[in-house]
Amino acid sequence: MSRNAELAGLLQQMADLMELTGADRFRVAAHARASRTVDSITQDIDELADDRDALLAVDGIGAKMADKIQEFSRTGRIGEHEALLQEVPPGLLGVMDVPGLGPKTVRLLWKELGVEGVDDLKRVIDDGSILNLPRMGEKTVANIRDALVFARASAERTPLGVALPAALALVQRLEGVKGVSRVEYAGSVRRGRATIGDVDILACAEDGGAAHEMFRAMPEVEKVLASGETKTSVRLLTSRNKRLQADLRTVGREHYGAALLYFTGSKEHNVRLRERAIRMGMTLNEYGLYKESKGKKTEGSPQSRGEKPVASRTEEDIYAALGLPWIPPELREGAGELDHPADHDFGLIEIADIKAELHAHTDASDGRMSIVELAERAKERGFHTIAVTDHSKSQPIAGGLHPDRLREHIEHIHAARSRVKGITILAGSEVDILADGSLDYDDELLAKLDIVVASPHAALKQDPDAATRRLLRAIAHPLVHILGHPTGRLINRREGMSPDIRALALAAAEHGTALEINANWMRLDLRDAHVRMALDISPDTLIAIDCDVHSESDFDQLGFGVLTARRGGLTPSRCVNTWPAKKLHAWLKSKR
DNA sequence: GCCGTTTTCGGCCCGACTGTTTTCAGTCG
Repeated sequence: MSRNAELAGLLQQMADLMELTGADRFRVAAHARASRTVDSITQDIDELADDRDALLAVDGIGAKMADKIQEFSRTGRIGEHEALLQEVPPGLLGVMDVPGLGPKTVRLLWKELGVEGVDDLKRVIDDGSILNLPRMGEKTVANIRDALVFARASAERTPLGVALPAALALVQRLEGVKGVSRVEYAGSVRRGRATIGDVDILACAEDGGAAHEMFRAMPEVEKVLASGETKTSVRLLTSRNKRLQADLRTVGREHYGAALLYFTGSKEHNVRLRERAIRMGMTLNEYGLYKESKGKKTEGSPQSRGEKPVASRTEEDIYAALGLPWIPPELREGAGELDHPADHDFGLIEIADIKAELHAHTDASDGRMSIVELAERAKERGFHTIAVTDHSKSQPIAGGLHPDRLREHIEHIHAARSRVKGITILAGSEVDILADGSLDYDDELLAKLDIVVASPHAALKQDPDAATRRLLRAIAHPLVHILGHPTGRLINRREGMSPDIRALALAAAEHGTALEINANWMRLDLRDAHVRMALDISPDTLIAIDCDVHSESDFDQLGFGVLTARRGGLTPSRCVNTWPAKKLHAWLKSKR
């Protein structure tokens, strides 16, 4: 775990613990906000902590928070955090993770019934003593019982590669419902996060009754969690036997843009927009941007008073009324995207910009297609270049090629060029970076290849220093073009290495080596924050987005890689896969 | 605990839904 993530976790836990002690809710909110901020900034927290003024310049960090961050940076601990842990039984944090149980209820369970953990909670449910608490009835207890079985604590976030198809399927179903004129997915799926908490769907309908009825009645609905006139929440049992929460909101045409903005989030982005609206004498909610009614006290929300919004039909209208350009969903993380709006020229990379796939396997190693098939499929996608990069000899399980077989393979690749015209077929390798940073083939053989993607596959539990040294060696190798899936993480399954991405990016810029975003949804590595960090650190950093193709359908992974790239702020010119053939091939040759 | 084109004190984003209430607190996003 990075130091930023570690500190973010500590601050969030402080916020949770403080809620349980009954601390002032704004203090709690300040710590939670600081946690999110620390999590989203790309600068290394220890570096930032060295400069107190820079720390204080960060939105939401004041004198006291700066003290705590500096204490963490110096000692790895925060005294106040440890004091809180003395005060609150740590098992209560697990009780807070049960959906439906918030700080107020958990505090009551603790103070009134002596509940100090999930086991205690089960006990007071079984013996019925929980019913003695105020506002606690049979239905609430039944919901807690159900939630305990599917506690969020045990449910990991859903990978984008699972959530996005599920979201698209829901959108398609709703499009067929009477009265629904428009449907989109929102939330973190729309923002393209690598993992998703739940799927949010927004439908435009003057009367959403039929849509909600359909949503509740879908066959994969395991439980209806809530359902009202405008909002339904269900728990789905997906075809992978995984559980996934899906929310549907319906809204009239007049309010569609405001609702889409609101449900796309992120929460932090929305808070920033609302604060901005207030400063401009307006108020923003999911129905629209409204003029603050001046003078007399007003009852209820502006839309319930029948007020006309300043803007509400489209996201563009609302951003414009707030003096902002439309901000791509991938950037809406409350990480400074609203600062200096005039400076922003988003122009983020798009799928259509990609003209080359530079990381693909054939049936010579662990791919499914022949060289010719691979090239034909790439050509159909409109690519001008396809690189054949089968595994190297240290990957026997993946059919890694011994040097003699690679020499033969190169001949086969050359031969395929006459069979598939109109696309450049490059002879390459995905060569293993061994634990010490040396490569799996000698230089004489690597020099025969048009393109070398160097990737770590084994020894992925190395400590950060060793991992950094290992990858730096590969980046600096004069025959290497691309560093493939740099950390080796597999989402929800393997953390991978934690190299110093800044050091890698600086070296990569210096040596003209591209850092790969592996588009496979199980990897998405480099991850979004790494991409931003790498781009920020030098104007010369190059990024590659590759599908790591093993079978034809893998070309479709590209969208996930592009979303990740966009979240990192990547523009087409810095992505080697977008370059015209001439420029790309010249770059490759410059390393020969 | 943070912050300032009303403010260095006194505010702090806002609405839907549920279950328990006889008017709303708690939770969630």
